[in-house]
Amino acid sequence: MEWSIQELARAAGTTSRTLRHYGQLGLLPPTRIGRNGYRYYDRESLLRLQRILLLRELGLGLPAIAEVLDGQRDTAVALRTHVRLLEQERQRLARQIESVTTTLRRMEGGEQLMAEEMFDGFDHTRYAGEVTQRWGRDAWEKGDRWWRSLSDAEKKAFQQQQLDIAADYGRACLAGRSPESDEVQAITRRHVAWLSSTTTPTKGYLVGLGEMYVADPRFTANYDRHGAGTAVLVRDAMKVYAERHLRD
Amino acid sequence: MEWSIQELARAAGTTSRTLRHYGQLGLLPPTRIGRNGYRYYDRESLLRLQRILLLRELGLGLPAIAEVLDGQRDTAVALRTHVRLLEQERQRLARQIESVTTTLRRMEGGEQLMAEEMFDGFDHTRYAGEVTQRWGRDAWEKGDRWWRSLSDAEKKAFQQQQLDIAADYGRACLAGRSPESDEVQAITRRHVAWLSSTTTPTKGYLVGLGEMYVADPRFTANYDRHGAGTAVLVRDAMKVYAERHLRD
DNA sequence: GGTTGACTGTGACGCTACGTCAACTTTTAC
DNA sequence: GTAAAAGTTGACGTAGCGTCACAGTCAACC
Repeated sequence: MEWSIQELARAAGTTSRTLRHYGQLGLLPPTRIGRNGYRYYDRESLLRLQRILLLRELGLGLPAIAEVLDGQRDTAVALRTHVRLLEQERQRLARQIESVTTTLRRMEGGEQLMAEEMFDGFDHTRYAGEVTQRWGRDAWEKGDRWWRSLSDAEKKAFQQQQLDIAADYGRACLAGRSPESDEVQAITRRHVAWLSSTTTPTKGYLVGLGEMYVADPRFTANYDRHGAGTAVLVRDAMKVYAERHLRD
Repeated sequence: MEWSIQELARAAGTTSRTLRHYGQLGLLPPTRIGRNGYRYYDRESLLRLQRILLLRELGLGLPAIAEVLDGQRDTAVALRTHVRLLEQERQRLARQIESVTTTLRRMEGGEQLMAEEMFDGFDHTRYAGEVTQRWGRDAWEKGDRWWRSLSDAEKKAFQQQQLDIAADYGRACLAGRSPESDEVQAITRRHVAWLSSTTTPTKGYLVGLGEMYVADPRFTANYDRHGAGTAVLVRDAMKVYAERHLRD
């Protein structure tokens, strides 16, 4: 008993393109190829295809499926590894959803924007130091223009972003990550991106700001509410980031 | 005041490659291009880039961001649309995780496999009708061989798959979907794929099976426990699917 | 025997948002 | 003057196929 590619596809509820794809990957080679080049499959192929589709429904990648089918990996082990990835993805999604809905909810509530709350405890647009040196005397005015150019939703999002970053630092601190770790540095990259909305983060600015996070109780409180020691982690992470990526 | 691509990228916490990409999409064109071909950006560019990165962090796609920045769409509207997509994705993920973990848990529990439970109330490998006509007398034996070829995890997954399919039918029924709807037909495609593990679903087989789902109380109970009327929906959906895709 | 229609084959592009070379030119620094 | 740093365009890779385009094969009907 032998089927053409279309027949097998229909029997298994998939498409011929998919079967060609699997053939190309070596995941499901045809059992026979006719002189005309046609692919033919037998019952064994159908069984193998079933296992492939079953595992694919669980979200496994095709290379992982290939290993399972070839007996190189145990199905249960592969699934356990896989479910961890799914969990991570779910958490990432959940945080993103929370971030967006919070932004929206605040926006719809028509909540007033308070400058102090918008930032990490400090209005960087008004920080005269580096800013005025770099931008001249109209820097302040432009900072205001920038701020007014944002829609309400974006203002809220901007605020939310800072809260998210602080929360992520807090989680990393709890998890015992070092300031040099990729994980923490990734947060710092977002942190710098966020900062750069309002000022130009140079090496000196970043290091100095980090010091202030620890020295000034307003900043410290802002970060340490996510867990004691977070502000210190932030400071160290900023120093590492500045030395790796920034100049001036 | 003007920056090179690298300077802008560092200021905003992103990469020059990203800026070139945005330039290519027309999302963030350079304000000036030197005779040497170098891209130069100004303060407006930075502000625009900030808005882009902010929305990107919320998970919006670049085309959607472009519409928001160009004022074609309201930020809040875009975010609300977006959050619905995120929710859907989260539900999909949650179901998949549940499916995998349930499979694993049952496997670890060493639960006995009962043939009746494995299927939708009917052991298709033993259905003598179409099967023997098509496969001859050793069909039965091959069905058994197929079954034994599966690992424990896969047996459980197979079982779980049927439960998931029935549950999805139930949800679709509750939501009032018609048998012809894309949503229901997509479930039926999975249903047929599942069936084809054990038998060869021809047009006649599928239609007949659908009738049995409604006529035989064991089947009906199996589907209607997800909501009254589900079995009927399944029957109609199978008929539609069979006439659209199958022959014999 | 010719035409039609259903299938088949092999490429190859598209999708997301860039990362990562490669090959080559310009600017900057010593 | 030369080498390092930064700039350019171009192209591939990513996951898993969907979707043409172009061409050959096969069974059926007139």
